Amino acid sequence: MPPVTTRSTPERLSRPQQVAEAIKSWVMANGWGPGARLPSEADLIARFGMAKGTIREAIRILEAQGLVKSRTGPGGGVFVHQVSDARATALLGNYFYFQQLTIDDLYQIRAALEPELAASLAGKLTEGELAALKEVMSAYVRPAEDAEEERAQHIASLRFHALLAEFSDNPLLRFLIRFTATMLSDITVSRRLYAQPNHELWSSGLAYQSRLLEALRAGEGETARRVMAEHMANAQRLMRLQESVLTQRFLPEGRVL
Amino acid sequence: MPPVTTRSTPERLSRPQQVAEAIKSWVMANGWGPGARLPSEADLIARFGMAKGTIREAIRILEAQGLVKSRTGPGGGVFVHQVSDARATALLGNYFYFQQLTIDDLYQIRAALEPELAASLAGKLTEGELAALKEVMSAYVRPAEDAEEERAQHIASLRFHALLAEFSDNPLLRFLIRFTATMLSDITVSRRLYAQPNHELWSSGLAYQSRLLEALRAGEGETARRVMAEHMANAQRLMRLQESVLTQRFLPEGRVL
DNA sequence: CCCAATTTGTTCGTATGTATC
DNA sequence: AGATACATACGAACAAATTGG
Repeated sequence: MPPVTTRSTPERLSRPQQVAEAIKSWVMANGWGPGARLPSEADLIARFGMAKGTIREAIRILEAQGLVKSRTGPGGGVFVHQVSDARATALLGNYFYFQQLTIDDLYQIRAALEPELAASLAGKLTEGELAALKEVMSAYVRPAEDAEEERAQHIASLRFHALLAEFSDNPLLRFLIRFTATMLSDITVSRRLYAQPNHELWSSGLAYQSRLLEALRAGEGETARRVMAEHMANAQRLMRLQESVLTQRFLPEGRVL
Repeated sequence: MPPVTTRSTPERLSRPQQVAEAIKSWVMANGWGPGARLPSEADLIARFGMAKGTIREAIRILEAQGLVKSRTGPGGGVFVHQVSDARATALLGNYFYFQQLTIDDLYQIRAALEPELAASLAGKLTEGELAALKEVMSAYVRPAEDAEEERAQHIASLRFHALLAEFSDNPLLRFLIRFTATMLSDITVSRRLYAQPNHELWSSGLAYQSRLLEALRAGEGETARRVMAEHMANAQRLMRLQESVLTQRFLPEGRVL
């Protein structure tokens, strides 16, 4: 195990932070993956020559970053853990808590990424995957009757995009589509958007997604790209009428589409 | 201050985690912004009725997320803090530590976002901003003579994109351009790409960026979009020849473009 | 320059909770 | 049920850093 180097860099790190960094680079150096068990608390105390509290704080830091998880009892200990989607989403969401992120900002990103996703998936989806997408769509084939139902349908339609992203083999693209969809769905939950049902958003969205599925099945990448681009432009126009600024709030970690 | 609700949800949270969440929603409820001071350690111990270690671990969790910073001494304490770019980048970088993110994955995102950025900035930059971009370019007007210099130039050219992104008023777009550029620059540092100077990447990149600046100054959005798209496609083609998979490593927090 | 007050940072000893055998 | 191996939590004391007199 590499020693804790007391670096004299711009910002002096507290001891727990030093220990956390040391453990991180130790894991990296040894190539340990998810499931690998770190030395026990007692071991770490002995190895680092520090008190229990200090070591525990270090572990808490790693845990907050989603890199480790600890279990009590025999066979327990601290284990390397793959950062979960929910954790990564929540952590990045924190970053935007203090920045004014508008619906337009989110749609500018979606308008750029979603068509690319559609194009890259054309002809690559199995019948089962296409069926799963249709299944999600079934939640909003019927027009919403009240605001509450409309809200639920909007979230379901966002889930359509999140599911579509799952089929991409680009982890960054997957994450970003999910992240933007999660942020948008968070708005509809926190603010009571949709004072009255928005039939136009519903019917046009459904039509676009149907045409999209056909293009995907037929392997027509450029058609899929164009349909999705229109879908985004249309949704952006309709959403813009509703509200403009996101509510300031921390994303609860549970909510991922 | 709201009480710590012992939620019986799927995953039971440890006490420090509960406290951290309680403080978070407390900050949110009171609308406290960066600079606001949380109650002192002693206060928190009294309010939560918990031991010092427990409270400290909670604060460490928030600190790891970049949400607070603490200072010692009189006038010190724990302060609400805006999550920094570097912290957000490092935290999201952790997420991709265990996922195989390829250069192609990064370029698929860049190819979608950078042209959109260019288009949205056309005609909106001041002469000073255009000059700053030219200043960055000056670091690589001269062909690199060895691998080391080539590496430095490549990073400088990534900084060109990061700086361009700073001029966008879309915080998410800013972040994503910076993030992808940082990830790419991290490769050139960790792996010794560029066994020999790559004159083609150098000269073509410089030419594209020059044409881009002209389009931006002239306010020709669609031209800027097209030039950037070609720039990305070209760079992706040339990079693909070099290496395909990112090295597994945690992003050091300092390195942000 | 030193001293005192304030606040976080660290240590140690002990006790409790929890899961496994 | 009981013993074991672990993390979790508590409390009191001490150390270090910062500010102001």
